[in-house]
Amino acid sequence: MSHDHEKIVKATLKNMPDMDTIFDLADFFKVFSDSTRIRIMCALFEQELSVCCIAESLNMEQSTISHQLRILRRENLVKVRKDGKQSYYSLADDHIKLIFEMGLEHITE
Amino acid sequence: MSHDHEKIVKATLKNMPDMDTIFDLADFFKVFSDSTRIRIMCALFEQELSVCCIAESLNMEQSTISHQLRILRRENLVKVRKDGKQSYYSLADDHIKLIFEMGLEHITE
DNA sequence: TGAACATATGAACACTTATTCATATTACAT
DNA sequence: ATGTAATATGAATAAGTGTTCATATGTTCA
Repeated sequence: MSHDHEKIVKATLKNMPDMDTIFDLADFFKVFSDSTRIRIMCALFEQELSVCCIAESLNMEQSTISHQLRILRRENLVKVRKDGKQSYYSLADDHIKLIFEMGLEHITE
Repeated sequence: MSHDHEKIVKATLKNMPDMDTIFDLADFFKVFSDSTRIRIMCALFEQELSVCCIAESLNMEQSTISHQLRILRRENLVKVRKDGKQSYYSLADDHIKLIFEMGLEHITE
């Protein structure tokens, strides 16, 4: 080896987040890594929506949407408001749009 | 149904990005959805690093790191500088730290 | 040239994940 | 009560992904 490993390893680990944080981060970004979930979140930028409206808008099965909404709920990215038979979903985090925009900025460079 | 679907669907689709963009976004965030890749990027916040230094720092196999670096390269998140036998990797996008911080902000709320 | 080292890569495997189908649950209307 | 509609969920399946092992490629030095 042509460079001082030990020193470099130490410096590298100095500001490394702990594993719990790393896993949480990975789980968080995992939510954004699926096209269906992205489309759902984009749909919710406009207004709160019922499950069937989301399904109809994206032209996908209701079951698929429900499953994905569950994941979005689990990661606290959407919230539900129940009204009669319907469940109305809306975004739970103001940063979501910003996060999308950062992604867009990268891919359109 | 208790609300006007057609109108809502139209409004929802109005500002929806096209599918190409959606897929690109998903692919971009997919890179951030793995703990090993996150750790690699965190390591590179400090300084450029050779493959073996990364492997040693994260206590993982060289092959694993190489495979993940390929993915990071493919999505233009790291760049390589070859010097003799070694390949030195560094971050290719200034926004990466910001993206991490947004993720952290969400998970620590 | 040959040995040693750093990195890259293909194949195999175990594991995860998204979607679909079928069905359960809940709310409402008659 | 019964039927209908909206949503949620479990099981099954197909596709995707990360790691490992083995090996190839490329570089340096003796």
